[in-house]
Amino acid sequence: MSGFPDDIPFFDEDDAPRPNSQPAPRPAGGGIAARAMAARGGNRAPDYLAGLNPEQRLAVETTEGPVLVLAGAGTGKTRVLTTRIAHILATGRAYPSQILAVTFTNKAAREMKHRIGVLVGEAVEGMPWLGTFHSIGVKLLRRHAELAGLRSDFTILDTDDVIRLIKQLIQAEGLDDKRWPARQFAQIIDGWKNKGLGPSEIPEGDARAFANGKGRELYKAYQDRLTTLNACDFGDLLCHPIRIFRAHPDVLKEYHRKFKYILVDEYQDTNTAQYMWLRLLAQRPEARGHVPAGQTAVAEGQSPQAAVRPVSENQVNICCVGDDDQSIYGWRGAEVDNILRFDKDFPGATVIRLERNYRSTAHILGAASHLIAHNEGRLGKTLFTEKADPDDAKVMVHAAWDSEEEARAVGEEIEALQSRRHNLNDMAILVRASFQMREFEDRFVTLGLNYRVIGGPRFYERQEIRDAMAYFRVVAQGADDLAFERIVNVPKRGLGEAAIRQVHDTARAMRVPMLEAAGKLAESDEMKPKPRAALREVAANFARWQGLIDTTPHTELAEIILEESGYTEMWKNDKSADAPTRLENLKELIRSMEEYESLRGFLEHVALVMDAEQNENLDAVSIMTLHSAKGLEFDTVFLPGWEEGLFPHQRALDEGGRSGLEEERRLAYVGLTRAKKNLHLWFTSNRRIHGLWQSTIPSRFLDELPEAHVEVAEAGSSYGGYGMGGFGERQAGRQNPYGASRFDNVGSGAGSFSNTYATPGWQRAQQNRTEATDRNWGSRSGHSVERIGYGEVDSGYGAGRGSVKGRTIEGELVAKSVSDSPSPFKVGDRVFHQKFGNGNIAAVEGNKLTIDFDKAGQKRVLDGFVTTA
DNA sequence: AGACGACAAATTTTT
DNA sequence: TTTGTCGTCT
Repeated sequence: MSGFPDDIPFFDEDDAPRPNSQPAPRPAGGGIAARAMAARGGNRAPDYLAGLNPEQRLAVETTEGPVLVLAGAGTGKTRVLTTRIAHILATGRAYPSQILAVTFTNKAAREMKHRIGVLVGEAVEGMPWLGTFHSIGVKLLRRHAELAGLRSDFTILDTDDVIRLIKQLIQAEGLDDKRWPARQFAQIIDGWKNKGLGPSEIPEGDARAFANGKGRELYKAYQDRLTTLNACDFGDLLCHPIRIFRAHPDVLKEYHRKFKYILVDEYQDTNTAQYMWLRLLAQRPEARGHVPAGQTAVAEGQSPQAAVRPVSENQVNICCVGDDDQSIYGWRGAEVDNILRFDKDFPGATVIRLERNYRSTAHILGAASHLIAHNEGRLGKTLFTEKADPDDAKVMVHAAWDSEEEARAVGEEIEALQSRRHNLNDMAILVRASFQMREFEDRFVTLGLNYRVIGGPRFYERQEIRDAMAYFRVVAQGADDLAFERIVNVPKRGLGEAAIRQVHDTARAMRVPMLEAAGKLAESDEMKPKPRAALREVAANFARWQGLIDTTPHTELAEIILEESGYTEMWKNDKSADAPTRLENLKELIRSMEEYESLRGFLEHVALVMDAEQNENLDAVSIMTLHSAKGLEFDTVFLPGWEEGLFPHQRALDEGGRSGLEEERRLAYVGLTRAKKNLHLWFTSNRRIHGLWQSTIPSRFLDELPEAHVEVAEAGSSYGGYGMGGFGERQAGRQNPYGASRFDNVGSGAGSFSNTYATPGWQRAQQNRTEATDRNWGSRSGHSVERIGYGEVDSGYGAGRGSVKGRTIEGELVAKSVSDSPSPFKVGDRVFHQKFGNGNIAAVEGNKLTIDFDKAGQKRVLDGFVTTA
């Protein structure tokens, strides 16, 4: 992602495109287009088109006019997008800087840049307008900040800052901040911004619903405060440009001239604001008359879309790629309707369906297609594949007694695959809700199976990172009051609530930033000596650091700041178990700054790119939510927890009704279509939810799978799954409110088993079930199974399975198998454990250590989880 | 300022 | 059941 300061476009208005003509000679040699041209062989179809199927090729070559590419899962969507861009460049239709290409995630943007680079033969430095909606929004807003009442060095607040700010405002209004939680209001505001609504545009009902009817005032106050702070939130990155475009037709016109081609990835995920943004940019200057340029407010009761009338002529060349069946972000404002309505928004649009799937077996596709067919209002696609190997495995459905057994059986299957030389990297466990992950993590730690959790707490969200960033922000932008407040008393400087309030009030009264107010207060007599001295030091420190900003390399400056402020010192003195990790993280932060030119550039990067790269070299099973799995693929996929209430999730049903259910079904579809070869679905008959054991009913989605492509795992199969009798048998099980399920008789727990199941496998299953029951109720009956935290020896089964070595790397816990070599530790050694802190080794048995921890008491731990203190 | 107990809340998540 | 937040007490 290109950082701030902005890269200056190397083209200007006069090198306007000559559609279908040769590209003009480039100012500097060896541009992308030139190279692509060179790579093109004679009169044959260019190389980059080779290997595309007819539909893909059509999608690439239909460059003019509006195009909607309905790209089913695994049909080569990214390939089409990137090839299309390469094609536009290679045929001289536009310069790189004349193509606007938007994605949702940084990852997708990165991937596209990379792949275009590969196609075209060089790094894509010349595509300044390829990025996420937000990063492009920032770029626009930096250029025209003054039109939104901001300066171009505005800061971007993240969710945490926003919540703190809102909380202040709620308190300032004299409202009870418990009755009206700031977090909730932040989400409400976000929802409004997703719809592109400013304070004056929100529906009256919405405005009244919060804060004793003060919703609108509060929203207004929030926006005013942002302006004062010279800051904006994520939503503003879209909303401000929309308002600027509407209020300043000349500015909009500039971009109309600029962007000859617009490409949008994952169009089904666009929200209303993004839609409006795109529509504004997609209006050609000639078509101005059709849509009033000054149009702003959306009339009440009228859908925002309806306010923007379709433009029928002089359409820009917009190409949206997406899949309505994979729309899973409705809950955060995405409007599936945007994609469903595309050909009405853009009359005469070419709609191209990509239905040839290159990813999955026929069984997997068959199952997924049959399931998704239960949704209404689809644009409709029928995926097909030519991979039809009779040896392909059917989709397997497994039953387990509870989540522990589910995790155990999945673990066994993974080990079985591993022994058949499958890579762990090719396997994934996709869960509906993150609490489900824990059971798998616990199990894999005891098995010594490498795994990787994707999508956990992110690097930049950690406390120490955010604190350090706050210091940098104040140095880079002295007016950043939120950052100032965050760290003014971190480390503790004796500046309590009262002192901070005083600084705050002074700042308000003098209409200056808090840092400045602090400096003034330190010079006056209005404060008690102690806080006054502390403030003086803080102010002097920041003044000094700010003075260094242009003369000192930014990584060096960062180190100076953390050192002189006493921040690193604070963690060095901290005796808690995770303090060393935090210091390590701070070092990592400094290291990562090296890649950026300046402190500013770095801050911008962090604001927009909240992810940190994962360790890809390690062979590990991936564990993640279904949501974060979108766009990925794995040879083998495990989908646990297919039970009513969990999947579909009860809350989605309660709050979303039928459309909620349909979104859950799309989520199921996304899950199924992640698998290339093997797909295992699981449901349990009992699950602990919020500490209570609940007996559960198999998901209705299981009943929506086609029998022809699905096989119920028999007892005694290698996965340790439990027998369930013949597929399609309907035994009247427990009352199932959704009608009899063919899984009822398996999932309903002990006591309701039919004697139909007299097979040996079934009996074995029953025996296992009894064991599982013993284990589960063990804690009640005194039958103990010790399991505390990770890394601790499970003193029950599995202890003899070999040793485990693990460590934590930036949010990914990595458990590593190791041979049964003797432990490197001996009795009396001083060691450190991530969770329990420091302690002395009391006993060593192979690789299992008994340690007397200073704080946590005596624990048994595997040696891989401790380091020499 | 820090420790402790009471209390509510516990999908999905990018930027 | 667990987690985090808030208020109160020392």
